[in-house]
Amino acid sequence: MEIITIKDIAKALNLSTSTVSRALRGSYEINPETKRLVMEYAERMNYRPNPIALSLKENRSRSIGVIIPEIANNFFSQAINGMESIAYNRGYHVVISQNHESYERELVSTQYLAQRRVDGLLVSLSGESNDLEHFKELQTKGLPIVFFDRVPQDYITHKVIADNFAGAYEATEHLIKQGFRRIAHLTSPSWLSITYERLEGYKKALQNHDIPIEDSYIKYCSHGGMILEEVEQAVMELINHPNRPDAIFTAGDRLSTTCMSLIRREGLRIPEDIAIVGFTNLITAHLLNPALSAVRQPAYEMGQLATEFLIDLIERPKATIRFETKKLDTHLIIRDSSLKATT
Amino acid sequence: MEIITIKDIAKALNLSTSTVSRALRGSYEINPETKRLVMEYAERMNYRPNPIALSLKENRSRSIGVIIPEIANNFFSQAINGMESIAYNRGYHVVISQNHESYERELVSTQYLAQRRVDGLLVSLSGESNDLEHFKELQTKGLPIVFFDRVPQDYITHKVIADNFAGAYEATEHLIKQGFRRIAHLTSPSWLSITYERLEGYKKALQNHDIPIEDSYIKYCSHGGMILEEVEQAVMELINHPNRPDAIFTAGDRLSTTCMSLIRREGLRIPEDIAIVGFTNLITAHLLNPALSAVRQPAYEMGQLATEFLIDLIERPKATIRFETKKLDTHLIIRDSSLKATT
DNA sequence: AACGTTGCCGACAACGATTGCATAAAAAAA
DNA sequence: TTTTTTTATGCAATCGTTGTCGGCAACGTT
Repeated sequence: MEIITIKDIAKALNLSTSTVSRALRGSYEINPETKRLVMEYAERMNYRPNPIALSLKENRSRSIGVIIPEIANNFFSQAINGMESIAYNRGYHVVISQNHESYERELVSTQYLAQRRVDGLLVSLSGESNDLEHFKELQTKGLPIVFFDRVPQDYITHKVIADNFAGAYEATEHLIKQGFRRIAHLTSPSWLSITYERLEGYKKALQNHDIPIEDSYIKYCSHGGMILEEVEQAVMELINHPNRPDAIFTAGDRLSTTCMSLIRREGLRIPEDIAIVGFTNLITAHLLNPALSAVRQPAYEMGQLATEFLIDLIERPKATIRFETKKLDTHLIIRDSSLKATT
Repeated sequence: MEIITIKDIAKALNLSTSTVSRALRGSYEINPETKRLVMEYAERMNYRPNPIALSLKENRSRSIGVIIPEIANNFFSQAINGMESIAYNRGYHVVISQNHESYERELVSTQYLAQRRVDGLLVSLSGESNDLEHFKELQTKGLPIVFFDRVPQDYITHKVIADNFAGAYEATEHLIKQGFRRIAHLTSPSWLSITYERLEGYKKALQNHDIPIEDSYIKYCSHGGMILEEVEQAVMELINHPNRPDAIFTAGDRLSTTCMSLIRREGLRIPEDIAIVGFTNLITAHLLNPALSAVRQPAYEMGQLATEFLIDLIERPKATIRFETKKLDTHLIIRDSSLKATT
C-alpha cells in the first residue's frame, strides 16, 4: 500500500536500480526479456517516477508558474484556462499564484515559484509593480519569463497583449457617435501598460472628433479596483464634477462593476444620466442592469499564446533570436449601457 | 549570479556542509562565532534552502493541494482566498487544480498533486464523481483529505459545508411567502451532496406550506452548468411546461446566470413571469437585471475552516479521534428577482 | 597519569532517479 | 583454444539537505 520506488522494483526483481531505470525508459542495452519483466511489474504496482527526485536531479520541474493579480476575475481565469490547455498538451503543469495587486506579494510569489524550480514564468504585473528587478534577476539566471496583459515597457522578452489602444479607441468613438461629449475615463494605476495604451486610445478618439481632453475626467485607481474607497472617491469626484460627465469608459472588471454600483447608489440612471462602456471580460455583462457594453479581450487565446511562447523559450533557449510582442484584437460588444436615449 | 547552495557556503568558509546546515538552523553544538560567520555569509549571498531537496528528504512539501471544479466561479475563488489566508500563516503554500466538472480530470489532478507530495488535499468533488477510490487509496497511504462544499456522504474525514438545507428552505419559503406556488428547482447532478441537501430543503419548505411536490419541476444538470445545451434543455422544459412554474430556485452561479439568460432570451420577464432565487456567490448579483436574490455561502470562511482542519490533520496525525462535519450558515439576500409584482 | 566529559566539527548515508563507467558472461572471431 | 567483441548488468556519483555517528581537542576529576 506504500508508494513504490524504483528501488522496490529492483529488490523485488533482483536487479539493480540502474537496470530498472533503463528498462523503464526502454533503453536498447537492456535484455528484452528483463525489460518486459520490469515493465509488467511496474505497471502492476502502478509505479510512477517521483517528480520531486527528478526535479532535484534535472533542476527542472516540468511546470510553469503563473503570477496574476487575482483569480476572481474573469479575464484571468479565462487566461488560465488557455494556459492549461497548451501546457498540458506539451507535458507541463501550471502553478498559479496571486499577487492581489500588491508588489510585496508579487515578490513573495516570484521567489516561491523560482525556488520551486518552475521552468518558466507567465506574469501579469500587479498594480503596484514598477520595480522589476526580481524578474530581471531571475531572467539573467536563465529563467524564461513571458509577460501578458500588463506588461513592462522596457523589458526584453516575449509579451502578449490585447490591442488596448484600438479597443479603447473603438469604445470611446462608439460613445462619441452615440452623441456623448463629456466622456470620462476610470482606469487602473497610471504606470501600467494597459492604462497607458487605453488612455492613448481614449485620447486619440476624442482628438479625432475634436473633443477637448479634460484632465479632471481621467481618474486613476492605484489599486485597480481592489480597494473600494479608492474607486468610490474617483467616481464621486466624477459625479460631483461641476460639469458632470455623461459617459464613462471604465477599464477592468472590478472598476466597471464598482462604478455601476456607485452610480446606482447615487440615484443616477445608466445610461440616461451616465453611460458606461467597460473594458471587461465579465461573463455576466449581458445580464447586468443595464446590459453592459464591453470591450472584450481574447483572454483564452492570450493565455494560449503566452504559454506557447514560454514553452518555446524553455525548450529551445538559444533558438530565440528576437523577442516578439504579440498584439491580439479586442472586440467591442454594444449593449444598453452605452446607448443614448432616443428621446 | 548562480543559485547558491549549502555546499557553496561550506566551500567558501572552509567548513563541511553538515556544519553549515547546523549553523543555519542554530544548532547549539556549533560555535557561536562559526554560526555568525555562516549566517552572515548566507544572508549576504541571499541563500535560500532548496525546497525540492527538502521535499525529497522529508517526504513532504509544505504545500496543500486544492481540487475544485472551476476557478472561474466566485464561490470557489473566494474559498481559495480563505484557504490561502490560513495556509500562508501556517507556513504552507496552496496549489490549485481544476477538474472542470470531469471525473477524468479530477483523477489526473489528484494523481498529480499526490505525486508532487502535497501534504494534504482540499477537495470539492466534480459533478461526475461518484467513485471515490482514488481518494480512499491516498488516504490509506496517509494523505489527509478534507472535503468542502461538495462532500461525499459515506467517507470518514473532516468536511466543511454550508447549511444547504436551511439555505434552500429559506429561499423556497421566501418564494412561497411572496405568493409563488409553482416553484421549480434547477440543480446540479443528483448524486452530489449539495444537490441532495438543497433538494430536501426545497421539498421541506413546500411540504410545510402544503404545496405538493411536482417532480417535473425538478431539473438536474449533470454537468453543473458547464454545458449550455444541458441547461438549455432543462430550462426550456420548464418554460414549456403545461403548467409553467412561476418561480425557479436555482443552485450555483452558472445555473443561475444561464437560467436568467435563457428566460430573457425567450422573452419572459423576471420576476413577473418567472421569479428567481439563486444559490450563488456572484459578486455582481446586485447589479443584474433584475438584481438577483441569492442564498450566499460563507465561501471565504469555508475555505479557512477546511484549511485549518487539514493542517491539523497534517501536523497532528494521531490527535484526531473523531472527524467533524462543520456546517456553516448561509444567508438569504432578497432582491428584485424574487419579488411578486404588487399589482 | 589515566580517565571521563564536553564542545565543536566532519565523514557518510540517505531521500529517488539517472547516467557514465566498469565488468561479468556470453558470443564471435582468430 | 585463445583473443576479441558484444551484450547485459552493476557500481558509484550526482542533485541539496539533514541526521547519525564518530573523532579530536581541551578541560576537569580521581
